[in-house]
Formats: sequence, C-alpha cells, structure tokens
Amino acid sequence: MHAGRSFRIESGLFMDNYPVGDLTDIVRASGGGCPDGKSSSFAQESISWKLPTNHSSSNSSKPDDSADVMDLFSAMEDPLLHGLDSVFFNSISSSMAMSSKVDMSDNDVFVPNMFTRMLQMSAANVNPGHNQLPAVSICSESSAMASSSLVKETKMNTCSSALVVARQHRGDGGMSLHKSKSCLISNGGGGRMQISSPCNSGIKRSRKNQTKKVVCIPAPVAANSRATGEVVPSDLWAWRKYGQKPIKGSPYPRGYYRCSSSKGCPARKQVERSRTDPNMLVITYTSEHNHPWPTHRNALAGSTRSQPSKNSAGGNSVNNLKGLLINAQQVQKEVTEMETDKASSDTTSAMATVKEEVVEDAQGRMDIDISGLPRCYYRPSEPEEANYADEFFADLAEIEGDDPLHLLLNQGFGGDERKDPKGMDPSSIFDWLEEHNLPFGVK
DNA sequence: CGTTTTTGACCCGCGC
DNA sequence: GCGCGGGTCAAAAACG
Repeated sequence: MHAGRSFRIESGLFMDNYPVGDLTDIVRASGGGCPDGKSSSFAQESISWKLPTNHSSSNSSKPDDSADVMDLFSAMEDPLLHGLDSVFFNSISSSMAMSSKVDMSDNDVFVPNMFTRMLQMSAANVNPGHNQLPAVSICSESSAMASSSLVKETKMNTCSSALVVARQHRGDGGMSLHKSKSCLISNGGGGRMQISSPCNSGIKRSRKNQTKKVVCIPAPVAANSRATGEVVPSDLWAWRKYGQKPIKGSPYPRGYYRCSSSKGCPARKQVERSRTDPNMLVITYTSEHNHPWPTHRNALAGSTRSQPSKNSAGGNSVNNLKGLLINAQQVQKEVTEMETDKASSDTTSAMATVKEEVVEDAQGRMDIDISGLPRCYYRPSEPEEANYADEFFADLAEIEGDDPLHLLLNQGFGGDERKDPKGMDPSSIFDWLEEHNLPFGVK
C-alpha cells in the first residue's frame, strides 16, 4: 500500500547487575515461593526499570563485553517475554504503589515500550558495542535495596505508583547467588508470572552448566490446548517439539522444544507445568538463537495440530502471542483486584520477577551476569502506517517518566478499539498489524 | 510434500 | 561400575 518509509524502534532490555541477594528472593517475588511452601515471608519486592539512554556506564565497563555479543540473540530470544514482562511490570507497578520507590535519576527514562520487544528484531542491526538500552533490574528490597546506596526516591507518574530501582555496577564481573533450583520452577500462584532470564556467556557449557532462562507464566487456559491437554504458550519463535519426558516428582511431563526457524540453532526450551501450581507454566530456555527473529513460521504443516480455534491463540504466532498478552491482561486485572481488595503486601503481591541466571557449577551456586542487549527494529512495509506509528512510538519513547505501555494498557485493555494504534491494547496490536498487512519480519 | 508431533530408545551426567 | 534421572534422537504418524 505504501512505500518508501519505514520506522525503526530501538530499545532494549537488560538486567542491570543484579545486586546482592539470592534467588530465593527473586523467586519469592512471584508470590509462589518454593515448593516446600516455606518462602512465604519476605519483604516487599522491588522492581526497577532503568533505561540508560546514552550513558554507557551500566555495563560497558565490564571486562567481558564480549559476552554481550553472545547475549544478543539470547536477549532477543523471547521478545514476547519482554513484551509480557512489560505488561506485567505495569501490573506490578500498580499493585506496589504503597511501598515502592523509583529511581528516575538523570538519564534514566522509564520506557518499557512493549512494542519494541514485541516487534521485529534484527540481528543485523544490533550493535552490541553500545549500551543505549534500557535496563531492568529487579531485586528484593530486603537485599538489594538495603545494600544499594544509589537508590533514590522519586515518583513515577505513569503507573500511579513507584518501583524500586537498585542500581549497582558490576564489580568483579558477576556475582554468585545461591541457587535455589527448586524455587526456580515454583510458581507464584494463579495469575502470577515469574520471569527468570539468563545470562549468556557464550561459553559452551555442559548440560548442567548451561545457561538457562526460567520463565513462569500463568498457563494459557484456552491457548494452544493440545489433544494431550498440554497447554503450551507460543512466542514468536518457531519451536519444534522433539521430546517429552515425565519428570520425577511432578505429575506433569516436560516438553522439549528446539528452534525450528534456523537449522543448527542451538536454542532450546522446556515447557512444564509447575508441580506446585498446575496453572503455572515453567518454561526454561537454554542456549541462544543464532539468528534473527524469524520473519514467519517456517512451516504451517503440522504446526496447528490440535489447535482448531483461530481465536484461542493457536494456529499462528500472532494469535499465540495474543493469547499470552491476553493472559497478561488477565494478570493485570488480578493485580488490580488484589490492590483493591487489600493494600497490604503479602507474599503474593509481588507477581513477577525477572532474573538472570547462569547455572555455573554443580555447587548450588549460580552467577548472575545480565547483559542481554536486544534492540528491536520494526520495519513495516506500510510507510503511512509506519509514519503514524513512528510518531506514536517516538512520543512514547520521549515521555520521560511516563509509561507508554501503561498508556496502552489503560487505553487498550478492556476496549475493543483497535483501529487506532494509539488506542489499542497490546493484543490488538497484532490485529491491527494483520489488518494493515504489516509484517513482523525484518525488511 | 514439508513440517510438526508423538513416543520409545538411546545417550549422558551425576551420585552412590 | 551401576543405577537413576534427564535430555536427545529418530522413525512413524498426523496435519495443512
């Protein structure tokens, strides 16, 4: 329809150096705690958004920058997750109004722009040498906050609440946290989502030492329900299931998936239900994609099996993503309800965590080395629409201290309007894109 | 026909 | 060395 102009979105998401603390703190943030149920008492979680726009002090000074290069694809690994965590962080931010704080210092711009993570990423455009990327660090108040002297208190106008930002610079190239493996696959209870992200050093590891990113999300109810009853949310990567195994101690099998977008791509993911809460899915990502985002699923044949419902997030990646986003929407709704119901912050009030983990050794320790630096580029073929959206995104990016995603959520969730990208909800983005024949792919 | 899913067999790492 | 548990392979079936 239109030709000539394209717009580009640049953003990124990476975990600033995770401050002192152990993973149990992170996991507890989900409200689920460890399977043994002993982790129900913990301090209010802190969540931080950080977007070091132009300063390169966050990570670039670390000696192992080369690792960042290897991180690129892994950071790109799950754009959906970035999108979801954006959604979710908004939810959290709303629910944590009472006790959270935010650091909006100087160059920090709070721009969890979901679009930038949902849309196309292109490795060719990734420049790992610069840290013009937003960083996200999430930590527990009891640990990181208490130890960080850099925490400032400001306000966050967008979410009518505040978040905590704990910022620390890497000292010796990483820190070791006590590994709480069982907790990693615990869940936060219905409607909660945990996200653990990895650090990818690019070093080939043995099975047990492989970099893993653990994600806990509420199991999509209707999305991708397969004949087996298995519910597997999809993302925009193309995954092919290559195995399934019953897991000892869990009534639910674990599915093994590999990336089918590119031959030889080492990316893997495992999907299983949480043994403590069947409503939660635990997705473990292993290894990084060695290719950009797929422009399309490389095949449809067989991919829609047992996914008859076009609207149930099955059948194609767009709808799958919609399903997850809708799920995130539900999560947000729950958060809102919880906030309404009680202002107190119990263990389930912190719903999402993001952490980077590297299973470094068998000593029950893990190193946190957060350096994923995704950049998102979206080059729609509809310049007019692009132009429109360009301004839209630009506005979003420039609203300092405002949360465009929150705007989206406020405007979009619960509404049916999707014609106007300015007013659509995240799930409607895809409808809008589809309606306007906008590709997800690069170029 | 090309791709994915299923599923039993095989391989590998780890603990004893 | 052996057994166990988890991860992967590969053939057959299913799907569009």
